[in-house]
Amino acid sequence: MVANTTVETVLAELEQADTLESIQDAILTLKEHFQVQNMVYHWVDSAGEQYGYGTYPLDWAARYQEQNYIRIDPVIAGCYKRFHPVDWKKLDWSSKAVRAFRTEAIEYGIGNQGYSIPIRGPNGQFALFTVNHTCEDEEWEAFTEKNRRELILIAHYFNQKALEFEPNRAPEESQPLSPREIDAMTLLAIGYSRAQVAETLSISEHTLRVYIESARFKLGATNTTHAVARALSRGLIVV
Amino acid sequence: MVANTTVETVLAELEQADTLESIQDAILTLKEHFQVQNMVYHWVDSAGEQYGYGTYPLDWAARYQEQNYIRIDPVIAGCYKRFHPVDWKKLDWSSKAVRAFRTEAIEYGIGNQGYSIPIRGPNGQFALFTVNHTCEDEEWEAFTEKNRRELILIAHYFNQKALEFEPNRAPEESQPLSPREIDAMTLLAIGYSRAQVAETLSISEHTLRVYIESARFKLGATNTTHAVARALSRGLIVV
DNA sequence: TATATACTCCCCAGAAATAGCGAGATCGGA
DNA sequence: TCCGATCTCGCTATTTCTGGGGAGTATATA
Repeated sequence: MVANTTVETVLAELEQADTLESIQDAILTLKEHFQVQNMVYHWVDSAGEQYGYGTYPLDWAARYQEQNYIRIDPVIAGCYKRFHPVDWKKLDWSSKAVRAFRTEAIEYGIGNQGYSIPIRGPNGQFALFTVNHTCEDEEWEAFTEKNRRELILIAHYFNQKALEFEPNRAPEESQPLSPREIDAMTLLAIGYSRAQVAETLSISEHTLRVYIESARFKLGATNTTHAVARALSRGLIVV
Repeated sequence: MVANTTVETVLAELEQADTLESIQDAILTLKEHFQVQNMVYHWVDSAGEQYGYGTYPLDWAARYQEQNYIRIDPVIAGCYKRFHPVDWKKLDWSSKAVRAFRTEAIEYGIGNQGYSIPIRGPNGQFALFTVNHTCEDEEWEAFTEKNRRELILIAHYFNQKALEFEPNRAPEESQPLSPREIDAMTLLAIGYSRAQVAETLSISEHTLRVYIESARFKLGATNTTHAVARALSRGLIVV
């Protein structure tokens, strides 16, 4: 690689970094590099706690949280449904509440143009990386077109760092399930009743019950639904 | 950008491509470029259907599916729990069944080294992009170190194309749950019984039942366990 | 060769979930 | 203003799940 040594450098540094704050440093460097108005990495962890790094004005961040704008923000809704980065223009701003929200955002110093990249991690983790600016549509289109790939990579690296240092990522290691237990959990997860599972596995329902119970015990679950949910979120079964 | 015009070109072509098969073309080009033994993009859709593009030997793919190896494959299990790309060496190959599986894979023409990138999309979509080769550890480490960023981007673009042309993206599949339905599903997923959920939400058990039933209906699930499993794997709830 | 783990089968009673009906209030968007 | 979606409450009967026991075989792993 020859060009864009700034981005290369920042990513290399991020790979080595050993604190969550390195995200903030990196964002400031990258904001300078790309010369945009705002750049934000933002996510909500499994406990509902929000983390944000970047350059949004503090009073806007406070207002956003206080008003629980996350519920109506079309950027959140739009990115949640999509995989590829989204230009804010292509989102649904039709609702009245949403237009008011946007007007207010601009008053707080948020640019009229935005480009957000959804990022997903294990266990339903979801984060957003956003660049934001004030300019004309054509200029913004050229900018996103030119920098899309680097922005995607940057988003990926930010999220890696965030996951690495996530406060409450208890390994939650559990005893592995036996093959039959995995079979049972998997079939239950795809909607089979006990009778159907037993028939599919060619065993008696009594035997099946032993598997479900031992799986439940291993997973520390109170009932079948709980056991299947745990097996799923621990990656022991895949549906 | 100056170097690596091949990757740049392939990504640009992918962006424009209008068929799913373009993934296969791109993989062949990229395999030549990176000079690796195998390169595969692979995913399982919400209906359990498997899609694979790439260079794994057909008889191995058939064997894999027939034996349902996806259940024991440590690459799947490992990537499912991680966000960042994974070197196969760092996975858990301790079980005997797994060692047998790996030995068999090598006999079918799979290299001893592998590097897999997990990719996640909306509704709990999960895919894998893997490069595979036969060589020494140091050589492989140097390769992955050097090409990691490009491989991440390639994985991202493959997945974008796959999602764009996903065969069965029925609109009803992504029907969102209402807040109360999410509450109900979430509490059930963490092991509460109906009575406990109703008490926690301060509603009658009858009302709760309506939520569970409508959630089940929206999710196309046959019972509560199934509904919770679907809500989890589609990312509608998080535990 | 022990000890552990997995796999298979059985009974019974009580607890919980499901299927089939129905009804009214509220709130935001077309 | 009306429509759709959401939220709330109710009944009865049937099916399914759960928890309490116990027991024998095979295959590993130590």
